[in-house]
Amino acid sequence: MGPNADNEGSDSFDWDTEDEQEFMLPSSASPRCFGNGNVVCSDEASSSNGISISHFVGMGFSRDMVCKAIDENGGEGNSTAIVETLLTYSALEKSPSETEHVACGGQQFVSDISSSESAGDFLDDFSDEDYLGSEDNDETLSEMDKNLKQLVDMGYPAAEAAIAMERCGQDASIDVLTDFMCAAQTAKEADAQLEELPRFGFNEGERRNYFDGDSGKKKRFYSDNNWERKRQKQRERRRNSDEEVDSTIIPNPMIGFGIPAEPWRRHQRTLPNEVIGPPYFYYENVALAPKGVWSRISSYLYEIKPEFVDSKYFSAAARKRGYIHNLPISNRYPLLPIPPQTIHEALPMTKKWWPSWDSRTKLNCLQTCLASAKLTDRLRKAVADYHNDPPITIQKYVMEQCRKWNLVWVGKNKLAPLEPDEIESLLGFPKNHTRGISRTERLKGLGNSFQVDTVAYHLSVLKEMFPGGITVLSLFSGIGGAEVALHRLGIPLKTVVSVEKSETSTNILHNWWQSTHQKGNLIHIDDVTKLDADKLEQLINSFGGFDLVIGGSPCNNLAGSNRHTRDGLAGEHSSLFYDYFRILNQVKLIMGN
DNA sequence: CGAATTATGATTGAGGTG
DNA sequence: CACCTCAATCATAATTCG
Repeated sequence: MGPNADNEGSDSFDWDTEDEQEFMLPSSASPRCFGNGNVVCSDEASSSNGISISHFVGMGFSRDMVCKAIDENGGEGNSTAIVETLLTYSALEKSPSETEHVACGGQQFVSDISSSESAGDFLDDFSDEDYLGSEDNDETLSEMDKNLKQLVDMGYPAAEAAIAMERCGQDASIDVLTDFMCAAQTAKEADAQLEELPRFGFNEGERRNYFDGDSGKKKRFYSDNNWERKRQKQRERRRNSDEEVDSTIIPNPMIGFGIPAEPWRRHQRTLPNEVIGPPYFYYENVALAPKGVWSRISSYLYEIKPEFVDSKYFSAAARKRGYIHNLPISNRYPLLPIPPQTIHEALPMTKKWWPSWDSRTKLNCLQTCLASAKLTDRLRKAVADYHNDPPITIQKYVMEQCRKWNLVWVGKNKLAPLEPDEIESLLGFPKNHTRGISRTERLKGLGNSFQVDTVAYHLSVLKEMFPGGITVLSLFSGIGGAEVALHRLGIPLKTVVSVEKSETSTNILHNWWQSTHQKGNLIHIDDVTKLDADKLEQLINSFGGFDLVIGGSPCNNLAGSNRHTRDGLAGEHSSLFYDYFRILNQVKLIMGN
C-alpha cells in the first residue's frame, strides 16, 4: 500500500570531498563581451565529443583561459569541469558590484557591465579603466590561485574570497583579505531583512500531524546515523557557503509585473540604457533553479532582474518560470479567449468522479514524463476498499501522488495522467499541434515548452510597435511556443529564424507554419553553437535586423525533477545559455553598426 | 530498434512549533 | 533560533515490449 520505505542507511556519503568541489563554484562573475568575428577561432579541431576550444571561447572566455582550464582538467574530455574552472577564473578576474536599489512598488536597476580585454569591445559606452586584470599572465594567475586556495583552506567560500581579492587588489595580504571578508560578513548579516509582500489565500495552510506507522518513511530516518550526518553537513554548508551572493528573491505571489486579473498593480522599472530596445529580447528558464543560477544569468543579461511568473494565473496548470527581457511592461493584454482557469473547467469529465477530499483546483507543472499504469492502479486499490471517504492517511498518500504526477479522476476511484492533447490545450497550443510523432516525443516536446498565454501576455506590447509584422530570432524554438504566441496575438511574422536541434520539434514548427498559412519566411538552423557572427551578419543583412530575440535555454540541468544531472548552469545542456548570451550580444553589436 | 514502461530523491523555500 | 513538516519540481536511465 504505502510507498516503499527502504534504503535507510544504504547510501554512503562522501561529503568531505564534495564540499571542496562546491566551494570552487563562484556565484558571480562578469561576462566577457564580444567583438567582431575575430573571436571565432574556426580553425580549432573538435575533440571526439564535439567540445572544442572555440566552444568555450564562444561562451565568452578568453582563449588563453580556455587553454589553461583544459590543461588543468587533463584534456577536453570533462567539459563540465572545464566550464567550472573557467567560471572560477572569471570570478578571480572580476566580479560585478552588486549595487541594487529596491524602490517601493517597483525596482531600479543599475548596470555594471564592463568590457573586457578579450578581442574587441562591444559596448563603447564603457571604458576599461576600472578593470585591472588586463594581462593575466600565468604568474599573476597562479599567485592569485595560491591566495585563493589558502583562503578556501581557511574555510572561506571561494566566491567571497574572489570578491575580496578583486576589491583589495592583487597583492593584498591574507590578513587584509580576511579583514575585508569579516567586515563584509557582518554587513551582510545586518542587511538580511527585507521582506514584505502580501500573501494570498490560494493554499489554505491546513497542517495536520500525521502518524502513519505503515507508510511513514520519515520518522524512521530521523534516527538514522547517515541521515543525521547528512542533515548536519547540509546545515553547516548552508551557514558557510556564500551568505548573500545570491540576491535573487522569488516573489510570492509569483505574478511578476502583473497578471491580467490584477491590472491595477502598477509597476515600473528602469533598464540600463544599452538594452533599451530594439532589438527586444526575451529569455526564459525555470524559476526554481539551484541557488545562484538566476543571479548568474542576470549578471550576463545586463543585470536585468528576472520577472518570475507562475502560469497558474493564466491557465489551469502551474508553471513557475523566470523571464528576463527588455520589453515594456505597461499596457499588456491577455490572449483571447481566456483559457479555462480550473481543472474542472479544463477537464469537465473529471468533475463527476472528483472526490470531495481532493481539494485541488489547479494542476501542477506539466513535465516530460507521466505516471505509470502500475502507480495509478496501486492508487485505485488503495482507495477502492472503502465505501465512504478513505482514512486520512490514505488520503494523504493519494493526494501526494496526485500532486506529484498531476493525476486526474477519470472514473470511480480511477486516476489517470493527462493525455498529450490535454497538455497541448493547457499550454495554449492548438489541438493536434504535436500530433504525428511518438507519444513519448510529444510529451517531451510539450513538457519543455512555453505556456503560450503567459508568454503572449508579455509579448502583447509588441503588437502596436510592429503593426507591419516582426522579424524574429528564435533560439531553442522547440515546438514553437514563441511563434504560436506571436501568431495568436495577431502579430505578423515576417521572418522567423528558428534554431532547434531536435528534428521532430523542427518538423512540428514547420507543419504549423504551413497549416497556419504563414506569409513570411521560416528559416531553420539546427545548432546554436554554429550560429556565429558571420552567419548572423549575413542573416541581418538579408532581413534588416531582428526585432526580437527570444528563447528559453535548456533547463534539464537546472530542473528539480532531474535526479541524475542537476549540475546547474555548467551542466552539459544548460550551459547553452551562454550561447543565448553570445548570440544576443552579437546581434546587438551587428545591428548597432 | 524505436517506442513504451517503469522506477529512481534531492534541492529548495515557506511556514509551523517549542 | 533550532528543528521539523509540507510542498513543488520544462528529468534520466534501465528495462521491456512489439
